[in-house]
Amino acid sequence: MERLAEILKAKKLKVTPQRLAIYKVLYETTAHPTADVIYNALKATHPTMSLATVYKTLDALKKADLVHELSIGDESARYDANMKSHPHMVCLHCNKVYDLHTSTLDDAINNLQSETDFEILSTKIYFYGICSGCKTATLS
Amino acid sequence: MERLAEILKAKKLKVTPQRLAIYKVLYETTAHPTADVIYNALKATHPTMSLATVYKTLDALKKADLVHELSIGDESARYDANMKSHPHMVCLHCNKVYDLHTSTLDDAINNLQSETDFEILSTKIYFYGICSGCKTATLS
DNA sequence: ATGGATGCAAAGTGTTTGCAGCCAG
DNA sequence: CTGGCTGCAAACACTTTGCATCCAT
Repeated sequence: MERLAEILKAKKLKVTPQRLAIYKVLYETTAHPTADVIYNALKATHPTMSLATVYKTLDALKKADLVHELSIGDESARYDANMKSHPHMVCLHCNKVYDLHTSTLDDAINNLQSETDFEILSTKIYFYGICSGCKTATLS
Repeated sequence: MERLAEILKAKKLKVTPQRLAIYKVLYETTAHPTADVIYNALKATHPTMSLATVYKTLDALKKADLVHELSIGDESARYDANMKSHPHMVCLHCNKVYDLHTSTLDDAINNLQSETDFEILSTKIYFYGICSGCKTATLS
């Protein structure tokens, strides 16, 4: 977790045990947890942790460009420490959120930009459907 | 607005003045208003209209597949009566939301589907940036 | 006539804020 | 030492719900 502390420092964020813990949870998962999930995951090891601190920390990380916030449907916000901008696939059956690392869309988006004279600074792309795991499971 | 009443009837929704009014607002704009904006737009002509009714009606329309709900950033939900699935461009400067009617992305999304073995049922695609109007205005 | 819709107020949810005490730098 | 962080509780904004009344069918 040395590395994480370095990253925080580089962003001029004070390194506190809470911040390290929260960032670590996000850094080590691809499950895109909500603030509440993070809070509950840390309660055991950090009994004094408060939900407000989780929110404040996520906000700080967001502003420092260390995490992305995902807004998927009505649910509460989910967070992703993978900063490479990428589309997400939301399985409507198991509710998992998959990262999609592909360049399949890149060309099309570039074309769009010139077609529309709109300067695209960031994207939020969500695909909703059924993941391959659930498709197989549903057959039974 | 005969036509709108027909559409509601076809969806087995009772046709009330409130529903017609709310649907009409959405049907005749591309501004993607929030529930609150719709409510305020109708207060003058429908003094007894309540915000709860707007929400309930939007919910009914959503369930009847007559409107889409957009979740853009932190703001409250915005609504779109244009049911043809399409990406949205959000101008970070003037905060307007533009509909994007193009097939530029279609092929790429189809490819994605086969690449990933994920069955895509719907998409939510938002581009954030600066619209051409604001780009020009910013030059001055 | 009757089941669903309205509209008020109250409750709910996720998130944010105020502030006193605390700790990293 | 000092400004920023924590953590509690209270406040907040948006949305939903309960319920008595009303109205479209």
